[in-house]
Amino acid sequence: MPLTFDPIAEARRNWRKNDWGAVEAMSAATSITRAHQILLGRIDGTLEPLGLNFSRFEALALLHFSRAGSLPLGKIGDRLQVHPTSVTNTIDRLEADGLVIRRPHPNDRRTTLAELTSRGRRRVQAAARALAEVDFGLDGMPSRDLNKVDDALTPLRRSAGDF
Amino acid sequence: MPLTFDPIAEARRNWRKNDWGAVEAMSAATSITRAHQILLGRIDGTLEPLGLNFSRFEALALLHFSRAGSLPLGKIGDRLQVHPTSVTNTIDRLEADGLVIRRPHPNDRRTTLAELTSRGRRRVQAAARALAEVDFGLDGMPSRDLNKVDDALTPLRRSAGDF
DNA sequence: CCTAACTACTTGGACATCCAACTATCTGTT
DNA sequence: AACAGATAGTTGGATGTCCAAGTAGTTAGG
Repeated sequence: MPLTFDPIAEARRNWRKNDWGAVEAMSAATSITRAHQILLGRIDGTLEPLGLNFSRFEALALLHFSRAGSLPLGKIGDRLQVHPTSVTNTIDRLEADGLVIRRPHPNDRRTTLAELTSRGRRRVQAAARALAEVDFGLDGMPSRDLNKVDDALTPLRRSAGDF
Repeated sequence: MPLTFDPIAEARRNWRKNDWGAVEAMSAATSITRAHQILLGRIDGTLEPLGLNFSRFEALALLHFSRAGSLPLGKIGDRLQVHPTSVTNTIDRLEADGLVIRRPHPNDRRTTLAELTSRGRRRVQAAARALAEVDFGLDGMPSRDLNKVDDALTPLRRSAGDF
């Protein structure tokens, strides 16, 4: 059951009253955390009938966009900003579902390529349609606000060394 | 190693080229996801020397703000928007560290109260100082941008039925 | 060449989260 | 008063993420 007040506004009041400082940063960080939780729930819910989650979708999309339809696992991790272990897990799962296959790299035997299967290519296109359909869980948000969020978060991503 | 380009800007280009639609929503959702990942890493890193993570800190802060220094577990879950099992886990952890204790509710024997210990109260204050010190991982972000994020995300939280 | 340092990926273990199912308790309707 | 249905919390199982350590392969300095 929904609360009758905004819990983040309430947190702001409490932080002020206790003189804990950094009220605006606390509020923004908490908002982002909660927004992420909401979005991930909606996105994963949308992808679930397709046997995907957001991570697996992102990996498939990356492969789809790549020229050859295949990428080294390490490169996938760099682009998606996740730990190598998570990539292994994600690709394991996609491979078990027949959406990608692992291939040896032709020149470097340390490297494993993940290659999109035709089944995988169909699946990622269906998933993209499904996500666009629900506006990535953000439906109802005016595109002006979407851009505000995007612009405001870019310096944060840069400060984290993303690019 | 950092990429030489903004991966989200790149994703926007690819979505446009493939006509996958909802480009702005995709971009905003991906930004939020990444921002969350960055912030959580910084926040948990800050709290780690104190034996806390963000979830445990939030629970302690909630108890600190409460009149009696104690709340039913279910209420904690409602306020923090997490599943009851996560509350059980969080409180288990805090109790093992002596920061809270479980108490029976005086009137309702189904209900368990989590009560802050004096050790817990000291700990949460130290943690709040530490987080304010690093501006919740958002240091460097102008407060105008912080408010933009906050304002833009409020309708999303409302649409999720948060309040 | 050869070996030390680096890189790519995987494995095992810790941890957090959710869901489904269960126990215990309370509440409202008859 | 009794019982069906709701509510509070826990347990067990699945998933996903990270870290530390291990294996295999590559690179560069002497």
